[in-house]
Amino acid sequence: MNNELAELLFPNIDKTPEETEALFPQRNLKEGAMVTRFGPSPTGFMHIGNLWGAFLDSIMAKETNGICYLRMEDTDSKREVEGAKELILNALDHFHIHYDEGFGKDGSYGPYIQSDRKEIYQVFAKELVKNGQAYPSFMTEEELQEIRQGQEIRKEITGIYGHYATDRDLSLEEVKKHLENGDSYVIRIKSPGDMNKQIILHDCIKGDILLPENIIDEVILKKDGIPTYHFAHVVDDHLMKTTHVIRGDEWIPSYPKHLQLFQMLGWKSPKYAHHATLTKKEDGKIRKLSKRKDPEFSVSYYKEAGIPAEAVRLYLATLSNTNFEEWYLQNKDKTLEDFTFSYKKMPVGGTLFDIEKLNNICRTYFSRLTADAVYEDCLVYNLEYDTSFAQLMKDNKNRLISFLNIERNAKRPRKDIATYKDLKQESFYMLDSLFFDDAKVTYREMEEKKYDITLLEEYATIFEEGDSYEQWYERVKNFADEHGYASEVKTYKASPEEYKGHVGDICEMIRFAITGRTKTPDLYQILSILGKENLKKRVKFFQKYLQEL
RNA sequence: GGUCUAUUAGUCAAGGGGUUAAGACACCACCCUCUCAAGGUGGGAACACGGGUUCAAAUCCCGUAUAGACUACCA
Repeated sequence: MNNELAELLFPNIDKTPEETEALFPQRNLKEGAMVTRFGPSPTGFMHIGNLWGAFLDSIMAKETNGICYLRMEDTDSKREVEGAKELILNALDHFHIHYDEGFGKDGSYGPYIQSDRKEIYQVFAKELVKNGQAYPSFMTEEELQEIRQGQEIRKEITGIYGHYATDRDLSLEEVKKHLENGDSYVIRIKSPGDMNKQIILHDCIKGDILLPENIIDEVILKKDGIPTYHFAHVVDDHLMKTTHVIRGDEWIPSYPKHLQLFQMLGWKSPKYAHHATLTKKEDGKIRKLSKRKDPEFSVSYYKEAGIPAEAVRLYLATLSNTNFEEWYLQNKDKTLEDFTFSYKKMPVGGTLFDIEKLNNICRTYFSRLTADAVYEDCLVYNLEYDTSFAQLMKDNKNRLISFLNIERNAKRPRKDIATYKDLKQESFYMLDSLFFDDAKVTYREMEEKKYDITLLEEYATIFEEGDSYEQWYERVKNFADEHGYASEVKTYKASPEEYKGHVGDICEMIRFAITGRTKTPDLYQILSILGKENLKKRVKFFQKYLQEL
């Protein structure tokens, strides 16, 4: 009877499970090599949480000389969004998430898009029907809803199981009658589970977790013949020889379903690594990052904001292994490729997405680049997002690189640039066209400051290009002395009443006049880059500004 | 409601029976110092609560509280 039922439901499926299995041979990999997969669903943009998953798949496979493949999980045609597949590919490319085979690439285990694997799933669904392990269910949405409501009122487990699974007992004749009527149906498993028994999930990250056995007659094929996630996961990861399923821990509760499916099909289940989901704090509450609610976590946001892809990778690495950050700070000449990640060091609890931390990582990242690299990377960004500044960058290449070099090669590099965007506001005073446009705006912010204009004018005449730092500083100190300012801050502090101020005040005056700021990198070097003529020009500019007040 | 998970300083976190309970960021003080940044020294600051097991509990067990995930013909 089951044979007849199977033929009735799947007349077009003539491949056997054995023939299908033969299409997916064992992979020839070394002991310990992990086969992982990234399985995004093309239902919109990718957010940072999705990217994290892809990152983990990628590094764990790479680290063990295994295979990471990309499988497009598009079984939900209702939610599919036009162009989402391209967005996913672009994101993986932008963030340098490497995968060896899969959607958009070659590979011997395809197709790598689930909608093209429909017949494969049906081969195994047919087999389950044949073995009496699955059956067609003709229940309507209304019936299902009614059952659920009753279960909720009675505080029972919701779903189709036990005596709720009335279609389990449909006779062949009844099925035929439904089919003749054109009634739509799904394929459900006949769950052999016992609610009172428990199964163990040996999770690579979280350790052993005890869960109740599945008793639900889970849907494996929807009414359009497309598999549910649960069935597609089991069939695909078996055939494609996945060794480690890395996915968010929101999947832990459905693990019993997956284990049961593997057992019903007589397959060995892969290992699982359930990572914490990325959460955010909103109105004091913590919740899972959501595609619909949190567009600011879209990966395209990072690109537009000028956050380097590598910095995002570093952030994902700190999320991935709790000991990564410390290691990275201690190994200033290493990159994340040098670090060995392990499941054991992955965080077990929820992980709050922290944009401030990412910001900090960006600063550290930039501080380790050469000035040339910062210049080139910022140029690439601005060519796309701020073309007029990009032109200015080209026109002032040498000056900008000199500026970026200030305090860069020292043991204690500056950390004032966090994004490609920041270069403009951090360096604007080095670019004459921007400075003479914008400086007045900046000057105005400090109106309460009183500076001795005549001193500035005189200073501009005694400044000598080519002075070493010591010579320069000596000259400034002498200059301070001659005009009633203490040449040492300490001397001034000891008896402030004897001086107009100290050498620091002189420096501040110069700094403010030539940059419009009270905080900048090393003043000597800025002066050296600008040169004497420019200094004079800027002093005049400042004087004019003060006079116009 | 049910199932599962988590809870160590402002934040991220190490430690899984015996520790003066690491470390980082942040904060405070001092030092260095032309400003800022960076750096140095020092400091304040934590095991959610209640029981139990034990010579000994942050660590193991049981409750409670709080937070999160799941509970679809979504993934």
